[in-house]
Amino acid sequence: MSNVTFDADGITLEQVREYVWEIPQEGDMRAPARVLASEALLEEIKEDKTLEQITNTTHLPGMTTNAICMPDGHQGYGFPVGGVGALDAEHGCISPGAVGYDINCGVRMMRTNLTYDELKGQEEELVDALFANIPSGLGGGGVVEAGVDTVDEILARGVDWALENGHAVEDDLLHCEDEGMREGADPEKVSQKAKDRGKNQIGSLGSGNHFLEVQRVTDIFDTEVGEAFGLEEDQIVVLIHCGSRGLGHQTCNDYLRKIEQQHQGLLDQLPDKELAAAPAGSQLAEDYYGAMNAAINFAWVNRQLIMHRTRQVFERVFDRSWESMEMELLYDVAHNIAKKETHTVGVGPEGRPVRDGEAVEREERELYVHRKGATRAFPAGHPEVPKAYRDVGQPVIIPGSMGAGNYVLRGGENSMDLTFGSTAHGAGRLMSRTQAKNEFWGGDVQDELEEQEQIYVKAQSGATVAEEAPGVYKDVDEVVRVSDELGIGDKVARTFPVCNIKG
DNA sequence: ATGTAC
Repeated sequence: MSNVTFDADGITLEQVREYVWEIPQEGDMRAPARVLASEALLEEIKEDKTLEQITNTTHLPGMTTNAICMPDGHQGYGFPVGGVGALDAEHGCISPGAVGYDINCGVRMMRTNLTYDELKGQEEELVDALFANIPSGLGGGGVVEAGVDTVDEILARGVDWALENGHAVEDDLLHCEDEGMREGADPEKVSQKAKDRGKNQIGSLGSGNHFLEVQRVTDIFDTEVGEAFGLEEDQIVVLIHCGSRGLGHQTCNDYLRKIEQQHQGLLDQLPDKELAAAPAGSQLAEDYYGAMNAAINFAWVNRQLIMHRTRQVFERVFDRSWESMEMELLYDVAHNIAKKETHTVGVGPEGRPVRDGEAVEREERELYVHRKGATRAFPAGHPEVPKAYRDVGQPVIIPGSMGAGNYVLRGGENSMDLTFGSTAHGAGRLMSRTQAKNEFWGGDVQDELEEQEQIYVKAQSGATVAEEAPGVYKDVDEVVRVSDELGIGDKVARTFPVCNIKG
């Protein structure tokens, strides 16, 4: 530990080394909290309750090694967005607030073989066609509208259901975590109310920060990995960012209420009721895990249906088959999930995972790794990285704001040691949605993006554009720089928006 | 994020 400290209005962070800051363990904390950030990012992170929240999470039973806040961290419901918490799956707990309301919110990137020059001049036609054919905005309306029986199948089988029903090809499954089907999904643990909310939202973007964006690749930082990912300069790609809509939201809410009713004792030990957690091994922990896994499958199907519909829109606009445009899924990442994973951790004299200073040996342990606004970033060679990318590391997709651009990274070789195999998930908000609406006017933001950057934005609501104005976000270049410098997610390529549709 | 609160 260096002697450098950072004073964040009452919370003192000690610098472990460059970009690694620690809030030491004290009182009822079960581990230290760590923040991975530059000083410039820390100046922004300290402005809301992020640091207090990441410290609070260390009170969760079974918190292993340390709680981690990513460089894009900001305040969330109980657990900060940009937070990673690895909790002992045998003696710890699982916490819906540490997954997030939007279960399996995530992003997927689809390649094409089109170049920016081939698309230029057709931006408006394309953005109109996408907007007309991809359901977006609050409430109902999806690519598929079905009964609860179909929802049950989607919850159980994920993208395998989409394949059987003509909304996917085999190759799509091979380029998604868990091949688009999470094991341990239990549709019976998802409430009727959640299924009712989901049944007419299958294949819909939703609102808020969710979007579909046509982008062009502007930079390749690593030619070897870029080639493995099928990316080159000037190539057109499509990025889809959305989650599990009302179904995931309802599921989170259902289980938060159940935990409050059944595990008040544990809740009383926690500094924030929003961290409500079910003890590992309890019926409720098993039920939530089954329901969450089912909602994860629903979100994967959601992104799959939007992607497949996008292929059909491109076919009409460019008058060619999608196969001839090589519209293939590069990868799909989930950035709001918990998952049972095996990690090598320090174990104390009682055989349980402990923080580094107390460890007597290192052993493999099964953990509930909570990634809320954080992306899995497994390095080269990890058995869970799909075959196509096993030699280079998993693709990590980081959306920036509408005007800033986006990154593709690959899982870095330090991620397993530093972050339980994780990195950032985006630029991270700088201000609340309410504040954003006071500072920006949607129409002005749209005009500016089109006139100055040739970015064509079409949205259901002007308020949403204001809430998502580029000025509302942290600097994604700085977030990614920190990830790259730490070796948890390495820069591969950068993309820039061409057309954007949103709710 | 979200039938923007139950």
